[in-house]
Amino acid sequence: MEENQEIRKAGLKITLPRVKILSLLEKQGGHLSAEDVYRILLDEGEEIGLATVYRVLTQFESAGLVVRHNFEGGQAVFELDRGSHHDHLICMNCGRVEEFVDNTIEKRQIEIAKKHGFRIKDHALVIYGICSNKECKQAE
Amino acid sequence: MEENQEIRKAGLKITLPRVKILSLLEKQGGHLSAEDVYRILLDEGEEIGLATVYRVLTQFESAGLVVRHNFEGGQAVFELDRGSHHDHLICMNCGRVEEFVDNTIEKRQIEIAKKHGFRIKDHALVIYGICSNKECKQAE
DNA sequence: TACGAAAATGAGAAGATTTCGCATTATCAA
DNA sequence: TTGATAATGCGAAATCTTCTCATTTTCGTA
Ligand SMILES: [Mn+2]
Ligand SMILES: [Mn+2]
Ligand SMILES: [Zn+2]
Ligand SMILES: [Zn+2]
Repeated sequence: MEENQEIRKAGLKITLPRVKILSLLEKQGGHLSAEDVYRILLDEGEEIGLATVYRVLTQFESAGLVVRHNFEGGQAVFELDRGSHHDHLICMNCGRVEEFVDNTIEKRQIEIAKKHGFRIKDHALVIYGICSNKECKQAE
Repeated sequence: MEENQEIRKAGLKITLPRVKILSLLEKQGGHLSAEDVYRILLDEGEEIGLATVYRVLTQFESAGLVVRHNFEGGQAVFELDRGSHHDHLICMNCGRVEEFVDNTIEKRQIEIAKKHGFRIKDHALVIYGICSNKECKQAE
């Protein structure tokens, strides 16, 4: 039960919902909305409340266990914080999400912030496009 | 009434709400939410419905007259499309929004999309930080 | 200028996502 | 095992946006 250690390290009590949600995020990988997490757990027969899912994900975010993304105004999605920052490419047709890190861009952002007198705290870069799936390419 | 020409060119009928909203965006400049537009027009004594503001802004977006931004999950904001793309720096303390264009970043994004097999359509880069206002710097 | 079909508006209902309030239940240190 | 404290699940509520539809406006045509 290494999840328990992570939750404890985050300063949170070990509760069933927290363990289930963290396990699910680790098992599934990728980017899940609160609703996704709720539905998957329900389908697996777990009983859990949607409000709890939202609360726990927000706590995990504050604790640095997960990262929240506000991709195009629908629902927020969450992913495990693997320690290293990355940005995203999203297919506008199928919704596929790919990740990337580009040091040139990272450095430029720091310079831009400095030039504008901003102390940089964070950033979000999302590239929207059409991915290489057959259906996606011919759909557009 | 150059607004009329712009609206007509966009393939839309000239209506009072459309003219008022476009004029407001031109007069105010900057980034306004639908609610902002609605409140300002009400304060100016204009009678307009919030649903109409949302509808018209969406139509203007489709027509390429305005750009919609989904900055951190609150309300969407709209700004006049001045023809040239730019990205944003946002102060997490006072909400100030500054704009920038960086060709190095623009080019890298195209390369990244290509490398991942994506046909790039759009992108959104927002840098979050603390701006140079006295209050903002000491607040954090 | 007056007419009328078609489109647009305003008001409120409804949808979608997220948070809140609170009675009940679970956790965990003693 | 107990009990103070924290967490949960539920439904209500908050927030933002879209939808429905009766009424009004636009604009090409007579
Ligand atoms: Mn990711
Ligand atoms: Mn802008
Ligand atoms: Zn795709
Ligand atoms: Zn500031």
